[in-house]
This record gives sequence, C-alpha cells and structure tokens, in this order.
Amino acid sequence: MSVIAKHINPKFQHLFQDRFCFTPNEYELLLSYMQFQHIHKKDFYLRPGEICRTKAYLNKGCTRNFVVDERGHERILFFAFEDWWLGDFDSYYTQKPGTNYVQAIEDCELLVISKENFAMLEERIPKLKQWYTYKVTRSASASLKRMEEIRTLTPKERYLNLIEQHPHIFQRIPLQYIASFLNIEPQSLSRMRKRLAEER
Amino acid sequence: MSVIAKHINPKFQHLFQDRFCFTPNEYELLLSYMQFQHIHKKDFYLRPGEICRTKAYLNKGCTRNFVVDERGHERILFFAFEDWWLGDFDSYYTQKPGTNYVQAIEDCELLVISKENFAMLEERIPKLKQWYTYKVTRSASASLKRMEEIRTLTPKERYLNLIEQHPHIFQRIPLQYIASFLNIEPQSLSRMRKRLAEER
DNA sequence: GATAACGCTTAACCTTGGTTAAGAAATGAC
DNA sequence: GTCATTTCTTAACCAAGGTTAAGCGTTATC
Repeated sequence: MSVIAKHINPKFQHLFQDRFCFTPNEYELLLSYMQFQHIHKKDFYLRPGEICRTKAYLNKGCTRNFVVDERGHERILFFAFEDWWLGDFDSYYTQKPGTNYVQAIEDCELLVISKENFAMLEERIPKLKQWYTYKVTRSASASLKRMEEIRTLTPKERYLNLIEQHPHIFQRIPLQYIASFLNIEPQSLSRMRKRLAEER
Repeated sequence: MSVIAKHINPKFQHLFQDRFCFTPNEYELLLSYMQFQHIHKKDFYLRPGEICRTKAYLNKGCTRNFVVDERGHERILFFAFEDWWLGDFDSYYTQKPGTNYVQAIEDCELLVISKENFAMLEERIPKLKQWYTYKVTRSASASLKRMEEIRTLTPKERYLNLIEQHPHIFQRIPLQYIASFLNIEPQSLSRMRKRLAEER
C-alpha cells in the first residue's frame, strides 16, 4: 500500500473499488499521482483570477463554488460533498483565469492531481475516464436544471423542492449559504421558513 | 430565373448573394428545393405535438416561438424577423414531437425546405452549411444570454436592456408579447412604462 | 468564564410584480 | 361609418422578497 493510501479515508478506497472496480494496481497507480491535502473550514481551494491547473477529489468535507456578481453579492453555484471533484471547470478546460471561488464549508480532505497527469492516467486507465465523464455529465445536467428552476420557479417552490430532493443538505450547509443557493437573502429564507411552519 | 425566384422579395436574393456570395447557380439550386409559402398573422407554422420535418427561411414578416407552461401561461422563447430560420429545433434534430408553437405576428413569407433536402444541399453547397451554422450559433448564444438575464436581472433591468439593445422590436412586436418575452404580465409592463415615464 | 464573532431570527418598512376588473384606444370587419 | 374585437392602460388590493436594524443563542478564542 502506498504512503498516500495509508492516510486517506477508507471511504475513498471503497468508492473507487466498489463502484468502478479499479484493480489494486490501477488504484495504486492513481493514488501515486495524487497529492493529499487538508484544507480548513473557510479556506479557499481556488479564487477568481487564478488558472485552475489541478482538480481535486473531495474525499471528506464539503465545499461551495461561488461567484461575486456586479452588485457585490455572493452567488452560490453549487455545493460539493464527498466523492465529487473540485475546480473551476471553465478555467480548467480553457486554462484562462477563472471566476469562481471554491471554498471549504467544513474541514476537507482533498486528493489533488494536475491536469496533465490526469489526462495521462485517463489514457492508461479507461475506467477512470468513464467514471469521470459520468460525474461531469451528472453535475452538468444538475446545474442546468437548477438554472432553469431559478428562472421559472418561485423561491418558495425552490425551497420545497430542495427539501424534498436533497434533505441531507440541511444537515451540513449553513442556512445563509442555502439562501444564496436559492437566490434569496438569508432574512427572507428565515421568514419563509417561519411562514411555512405556521401554515401547519 | 426560376419560378420561385420571381415571386420572392428582392431582399432574399440580396442577403443570399451579398453576405455569403452564393453563385447564381448555387442560388438557383437552393431555391429549386424551397417551397414558397404565405402565412397570415396569427397563423401557426408549427404546433406542439407535431414533428418538425422542415425548416423555413423567413423572408418577410415576424414570428414568435412560445410554449405553454404548467400554469397555462404562454412563455415566449424568441422572436424571429427577416433573414432567420423558423422551426422547433429540438424537434427538428430529434424528429420527436415538439413543444413549441411557431406563430406569425405579421403576415409572413416563408421559403420552406425539408430536412432531407437541406442536408443534401449542405453537402453540395458548403457555403450553405457555413451560413446556417453561423445563424444557429448566434441564435443559440442569444438564447443562453436571455435565460441568464431572466435568471439574474430584475424585470426593469431586462426592459431597459431590451430598449437599448433591440429598440426595433418595439416598432413591430405588440407589448403583450414583449411582456411575455420579459417574463412579466402585460399589466406590469404597462405600469413599469408609466413609472419610468414619470421618473423623467 | 468573559468576550467576541458568527449564524440565525424577528420586525418594520418599502418596492415591486401578480391578480382582478374595468375602461380607453386602436384596429378590423361588415 | 358603425360595431365588435383586440390591445393597452389604469386602479385597487394583495403577497412576497429586499433592506435596515436589532436581538438572541451558539460557538470560538483567549
């Protein structure tokens, strides 16, 4: 077992092997190109202006991608939890300066790999490419769906949808961030929750 | 000159020849596969449920693409004016029943061509493909930009943007349709216009 | 354990857009 | 030209979210 493998959360190993059946050799190869990195709550993995040259497997913890709009408001694009990849994907693909903050909401364990090494490994481990493509596709369609929701639904409808479809978010994400995710002010979310509670 | 060429608006000829320099032969070939069609104000070129098997060059007039949402509200996706192509593009590419109404806002002159014939002509006239790709790309990015505006801007900001960027629309499109395009009720647009007028 | 910082809630006030209904103006049909 | 239809405007009322400001409870920090 590699030095890295010893440090990481067992869950990581589990996912890689269980869901995509990497062989022990593939698994070791993969890990040998990844740097283990710990970041604390509120630390940034990436800031606007930086070129995103690596991506990071989120092994433990959760993060938020957000931008700051013309009015100076933070706008949360999405949250990431265990078993997702972090980065500013626009910047990653274009290698131009990005626009996203990527910030830890909890203390996080990351496994970081450079774009070049990842590309190289994708060639050597076809399953890796499949797995990553699957992840990216899922997150892209979730993103689109969310944009569409913000465009067409009321804040209340978005809130109720979120409770129904991703109740676990409320266990780990502060309400102020959920408000931003829903595109409303924290006070408005608070008031809405009160109104909904009173309706029962 | 073909029979069709004699009937069409000179502007059509102008655009084809000027902007993309079709040769007279290419031009005649193109027209020989297109059916001239006149539709009246409020007539439909396409309705939801129909499979979009043709596309139509809008030679004169203007149209709107719209869908009816769950609440029974019409939602205008975009307007088309001279020198654009009409259709339900999702349905056109998938050949599944579509969701869009395509309706004439003014009396329209169309040049209709089947999907098969267009594909065939694209092979024989490379410039046609270039030209059409250019059109589609532009309209796709305009569409995205608009979705983004509805998501992030207030109705007032969207209205002011529209005046600034597409003032000509107000000369030809009834305000009720512009309201729908801006994602608000006609009464609200009317009130907003009044408020803005009073601010001066 | 006192103090500060943070996250969340509450309240009052304001603005804005939806809703309903009615009326005015413009357009179309005969 | 008259009548009907369509389009646009106005008004009153309501609901909902933004803004500002204050307070409260929990968590950190020393």
